[in-house]
Amino acid sequence: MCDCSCASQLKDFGTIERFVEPCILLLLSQNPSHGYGLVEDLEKRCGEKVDIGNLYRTLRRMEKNGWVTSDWDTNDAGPDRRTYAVSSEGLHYLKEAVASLNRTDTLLHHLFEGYKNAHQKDTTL
Amino acid sequence: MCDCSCASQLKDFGTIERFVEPCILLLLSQNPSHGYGLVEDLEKRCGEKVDIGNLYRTLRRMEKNGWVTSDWDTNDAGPDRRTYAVSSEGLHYLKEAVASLNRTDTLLHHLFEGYKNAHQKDTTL
DNA sequence: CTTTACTATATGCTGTTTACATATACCTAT
DNA sequence: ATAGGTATATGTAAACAGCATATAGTAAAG
Repeated sequence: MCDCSCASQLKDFGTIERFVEPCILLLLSQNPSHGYGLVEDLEKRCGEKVDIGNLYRTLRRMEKNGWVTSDWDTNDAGPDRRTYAVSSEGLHYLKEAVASLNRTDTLLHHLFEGYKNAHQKDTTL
Repeated sequence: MCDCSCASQLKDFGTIERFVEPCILLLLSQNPSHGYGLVEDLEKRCGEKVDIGNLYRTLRRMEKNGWVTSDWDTNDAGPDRRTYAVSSEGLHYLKEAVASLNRTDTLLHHLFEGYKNAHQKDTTL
């Protein structure tokens, strides 16, 4: 199943590919953070579990893509943290992703309309 | 990339996993059809290309899941067609999928709000 | 009559991503 | 010491995607 679990309470339905990525970029654009810290933020914002192992891989992939940069933070107590921040490319990707998700949203509503017309015509729901 | 191309004009952004499946179920619930015929309908409804090879595989998977049934149609001119129809399990899945996609939609709008507040506060867009 | 194009279904292959498990290591409290 | 929380990372198998290719019936053109 999809790790972009933000998108759905149920498995198998309606998860959006790579939905975590814009979510992460938005969170990081508000304040830089590290993988372990993002889990809680993502869950708070999306009400869903995110697999921590895949989150780390996602962050590395996003860095490889140039959307985020990382630096080791050795100052604080506890283990070192790899702190991520958004790049200008990342902001650009975020903008495009939001635009694309808006189109996705239109198609979604298209389906909702079709379903409503075909299967909910005479119910009060 | 995702074959559920219904969900997006751009690749890499906002495609919804398994979005074709509810689309197919809705179309089939309106009138039974076959793989090759569904391509056009899906493109008409969603404005996107669907890989025909993957569509056939998707239909077989859906049949294996019990969501659709198929019969060979040898009557018409041209090559034989495997005609698909929705089962009651399929209608049940469609209902759940629509409900799940509604939750997905809520999360999408959550992201849109967050983005708007963080990055579009002082634009006229 | 044969070649081209359209209709129709299906499989092969490879890369990406996912879910789940596991490894490593620092730090704090008991 | 040892248990538990913080933190990053990799191993692995399965699923699914995109793209190419195989097969075959039909129909029109030349």
